[in-house]
Amino acid sequence: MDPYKDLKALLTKNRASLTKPRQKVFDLLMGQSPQTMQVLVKRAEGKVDRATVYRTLELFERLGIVNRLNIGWKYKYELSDIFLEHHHHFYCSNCGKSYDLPANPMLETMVDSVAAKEGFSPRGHQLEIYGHCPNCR
Amino acid sequence: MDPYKDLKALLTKNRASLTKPRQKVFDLLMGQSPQTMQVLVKRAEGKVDRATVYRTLELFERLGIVNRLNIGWKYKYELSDIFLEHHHHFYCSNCGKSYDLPANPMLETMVDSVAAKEGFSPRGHQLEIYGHCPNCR
DNA sequence: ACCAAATTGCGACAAATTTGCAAAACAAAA
DNA sequence: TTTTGTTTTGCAAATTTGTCGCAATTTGGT
Ligand SMILES: [Mn+2]
Ligand SMILES: [Mn+2]
Ligand SMILES: [Zn+2]
Ligand SMILES: [Zn+2]
Repeated sequence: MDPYKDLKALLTKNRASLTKPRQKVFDLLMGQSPQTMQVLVKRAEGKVDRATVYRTLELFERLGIVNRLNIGWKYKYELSDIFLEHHHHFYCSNCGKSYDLPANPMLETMVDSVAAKEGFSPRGHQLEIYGHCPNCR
Repeated sequence: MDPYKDLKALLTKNRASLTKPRQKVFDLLMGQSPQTMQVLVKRAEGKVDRATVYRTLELFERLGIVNRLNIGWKYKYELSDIFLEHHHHFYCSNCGKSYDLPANPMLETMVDSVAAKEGFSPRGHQLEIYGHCPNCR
């Protein structure tokens, strides 16, 4: 089966094509924790130009393929809920590591209702919890 | 009464002093919506050097005096819950405006318990909801 | 294979952020 | 208050990060 099926579909729907560079950037994100732009640019070195990495992530974000997260001291990118199970993040302010937290149906509902109650139409959200991880208490 | 009391206490506790430049940066944040680094640097112009603004915000973040938020396409800084009522943010992906959402006791509790259930010790969190605002539906 | 449109790499550039270091401000002790 | 050692600052330079135009390449469609 084609692992790029959903990606391709999303791109096509927006009159964009799944090119070699875009596939490469997608691969860099696959099965990885959130990564900074700098890391992505570095890892793409030789394969994909810096400007293209920037342009690709901008496109991916616009199409909802990736999410940009504020983790610790830098922006990080991670594949969105389409490719990854929706989840939240815990950031340990002692050791600096970040962890995935599973989504909680009850919580997800409440988040939406909090926004709806104020007259907004929520499409999604990012939740970032910080404190100490089990290793650092 | 000294409006800098809590700030001073926090700094002292960490063997740092409440200097003129730090007070100025704090003032820039007071009673304002989240601001980008660029805006803060500009507003500090003439009073506090660029490098000092950067160093101050890094310190303030480390000490939990400010929070760095991922709002729309930029980082923004705002005073943390110690100085401002705890709240969340809604970002309208149509008009780009961001709004404050009041804290919801039920939600706050659930957020903490989700982290605790996984063995983490939560100290705080940031919740960013996005979608359409009332004006943009 | 051919064409038209989309995308890329490659500078060159502009903006943002970091750094070293000497001077100034500061806290603590005398 | 003056001295003393430490922290913090401003300045200037260096580095890093992000943007842009454009010619060359790649892509999807005929
Ligand atoms: Mn994650
Ligand atoms: Mn706010
Ligand atoms: Zn930890
Ligand atoms: Zn709006």
